[in-house]
Amino acid sequence: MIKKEKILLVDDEKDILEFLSYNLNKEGYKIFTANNGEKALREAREHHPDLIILDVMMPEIDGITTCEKLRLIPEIKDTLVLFLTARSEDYSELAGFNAGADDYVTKPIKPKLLISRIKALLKRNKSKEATSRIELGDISIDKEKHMLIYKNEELHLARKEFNLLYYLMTIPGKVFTREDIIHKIWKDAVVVDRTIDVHVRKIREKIGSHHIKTIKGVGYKFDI
Amino acid sequence: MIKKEKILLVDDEKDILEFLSYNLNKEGYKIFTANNGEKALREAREHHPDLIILDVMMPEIDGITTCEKLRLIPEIKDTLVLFLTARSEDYSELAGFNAGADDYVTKPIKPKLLISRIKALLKRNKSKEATSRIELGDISIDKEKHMLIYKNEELHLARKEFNLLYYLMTIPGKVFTREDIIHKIWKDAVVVDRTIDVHVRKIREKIGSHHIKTIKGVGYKFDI
DNA sequence: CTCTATGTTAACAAATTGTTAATTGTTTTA
DNA sequence: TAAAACAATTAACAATTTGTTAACATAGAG
Repeated sequence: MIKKEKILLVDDEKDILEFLSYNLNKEGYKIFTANNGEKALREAREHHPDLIILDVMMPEIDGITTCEKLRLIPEIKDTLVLFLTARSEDYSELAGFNAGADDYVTKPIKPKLLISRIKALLKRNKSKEATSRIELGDISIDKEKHMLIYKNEELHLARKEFNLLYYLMTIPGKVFTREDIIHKIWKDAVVVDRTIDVHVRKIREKIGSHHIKTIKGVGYKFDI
Repeated sequence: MIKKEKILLVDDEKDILEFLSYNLNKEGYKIFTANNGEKALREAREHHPDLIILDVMMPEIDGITTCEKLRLIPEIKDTLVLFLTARSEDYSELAGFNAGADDYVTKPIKPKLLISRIKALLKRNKSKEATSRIELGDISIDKEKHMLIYKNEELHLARKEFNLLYYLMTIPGKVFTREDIIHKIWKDAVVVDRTIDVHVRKIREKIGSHHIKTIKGVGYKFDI
């Protein structure tokens, strides 16, 4: 199942809301709309969109003020915000970024351009979230944190052990040959076969021996 | 002392390089130039610019390819990239953002517009970095005020100690390598490994040794 | 049953980090 | 501005952890 990213559109002009809803919907995004800042805050709080598209020029609460208010909501403070501004308003460009905008697009809106910007933003955001964490059964391993949790208990693996286990866990079930392992973990340094065994043994000592299976004559694999 | 932000200009036309160098230099930026993608990569690797301005249309390696290659360099992958493109090339807009551009400006270049974009980009980036206060468990650290509160008591850390602790606390749990740390705290000055240890030791002396964990062979991390 | 790949253990080597104290540089204070 | 206080760095060495290997044991395929 593909995750539909949620976008909240905020503009006081009904035509623009419809126009954008249509175009973005066609791209597969889930769209919410609001025609003023007040409602935008409510919608944002309720739906936690991945991206908020805000018109700068709106009666009552303008886009920039709305953005500042949005940033005060904890769940929203990291949400992407894209501003719609009138062409080459240098001032609003600056002010918008101060308020915490992530990008802006000038009106009149070209759908193709807007969509490419949206994709870029969401992509950038996603890669930021991309964790180095793998969870499989009762084991969770996080490369960045160099942390292994086994049965809700944090335990320590030495560097080689850690890298080896992490490597096997990247593709559970796949058999990695000794050659694969040496190439990945030892960068082709010359080590004797027993060395791998010893490391495997030490890992098994810590997480139990059933997780790493030996395929005789082939290599090792991780199984849940 | 005001920090001069470094900008790397990449364009195959000498005239443009000179024109932009002149204008940006006048604004107080430190400028580096390259007239092809190859050199751009070298310069970027050497100088770690804050922003890279890339011409899309270049012989041999074009701007987009260059950008993709730049993104593969760890130290560069978060550096801002601004593209220079021919007027309303929708295609290049798309390709550029996919390659990881942060903004683009169409040719012919209007210096005032370009500078306002640059300022906006650099500002955005700076504000992203400037999360002044971090509270974690019984420790609260405020960069702006250069203040550390541990168990409701204010205590003093020397500058390097402070910066180091602050850096580790920006992403709790994440292991920072010695390389990361030297790059961030010492700006690649040549210091011996023991130096870090000693600073870590002094921090531990003050906030207890359990907060900063050593991951042997990997680095240090802050944990609550 | 035999042969070979793998498991196990312990000893050792190597790598990494911790600690102390001395030295040098920098800032503050009287 | 000199003295004092503080901060940063390093060398030397200690302590610890990690990595590797040899030697031998064992298991399992054929």
